[in-house]
Amino acid sequence: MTKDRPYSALVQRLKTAGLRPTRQRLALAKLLFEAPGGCDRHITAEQLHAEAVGDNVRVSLATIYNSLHQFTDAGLLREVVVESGRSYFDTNVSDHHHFYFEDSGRLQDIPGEMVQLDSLPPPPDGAKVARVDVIIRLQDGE
Amino acid sequence: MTKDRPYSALVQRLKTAGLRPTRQRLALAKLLFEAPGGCDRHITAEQLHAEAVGDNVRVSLATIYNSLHQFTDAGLLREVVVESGRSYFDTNVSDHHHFYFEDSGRLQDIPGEMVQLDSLPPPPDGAKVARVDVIIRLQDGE
DNA sequence: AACTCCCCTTAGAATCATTCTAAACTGTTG
DNA sequence: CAACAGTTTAGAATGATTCTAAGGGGAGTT
Repeated sequence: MTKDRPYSALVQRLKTAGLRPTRQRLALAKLLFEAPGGCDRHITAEQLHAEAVGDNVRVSLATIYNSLHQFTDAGLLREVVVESGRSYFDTNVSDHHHFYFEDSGRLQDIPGEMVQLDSLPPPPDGAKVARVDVIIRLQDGE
Repeated sequence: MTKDRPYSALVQRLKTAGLRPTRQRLALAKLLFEAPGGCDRHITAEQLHAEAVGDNVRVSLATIYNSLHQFTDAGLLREVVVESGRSYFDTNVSDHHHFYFEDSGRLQDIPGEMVQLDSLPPPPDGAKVARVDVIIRLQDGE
């Protein structure tokens, strides 16, 4: 049984993004995009590092940060800022928004089509809209 | 000429908020809510500290942070997070949203009524909506 | 005004997330 | 496999924010 096979899709994904498929990037991409639980993840650098270490992948925190930013620049991830001093990286890069549970710090996706944004004001002068973020902040009901 | 008069409104504002009108809080409230330029301000802790020092108000950075958070808890300010590692405090606490100029780091208010949010999904289970933040991220058009 | 209580302020240390640095390492190409 | 450019790394450095322990100051009471 080949052990490399399952990686070929990820190798392609990295190459297409203009990133060399190194050991570390491959391992991180696997954790991010092929997590057993499936689909969408919202993860911090520290969390990903802990996961990697727990999975016997030796990788430094600096590389975690480098990779997360490279993936983000390549459009493989999206950075979401909800709290000062903590960045989440979202594996769902399609158009969507977020619920944020202030008590637990958890994020949950809201499909883009579930939020209708009408009558947005035009961007000032020569600026153009890079993205519209909608964050619905939630607190525990009693 | 009385020097204390102009402060009486601020004193009331602080007392109503359950905060003792101390020298420092009064001076900071004056800078925040009675700035010469007028209206809405988006300011960081460091910026407010620099302003205070420049205005011959001796106040420590710790007190700046304490006061900003106390004012925020009391509903006199609203905290806006747009970037990891930097918090802005907004003197406009009414319902509204923001343009964020990614190049300069500047924030600009968008009146609440200029954004129509339709068909928001219902909050999950027992949670209730604390606030909805809309941030329109802008980049320089060439 | 003097007394007292409790909240405030402060300088500096401490913490936390993130970035930088300089040296060692590794894909990839020829 | 030689060689270069892109990567990774440990640890130091940075920047924002919080903590700590000690001194200071409102406000009510006498």
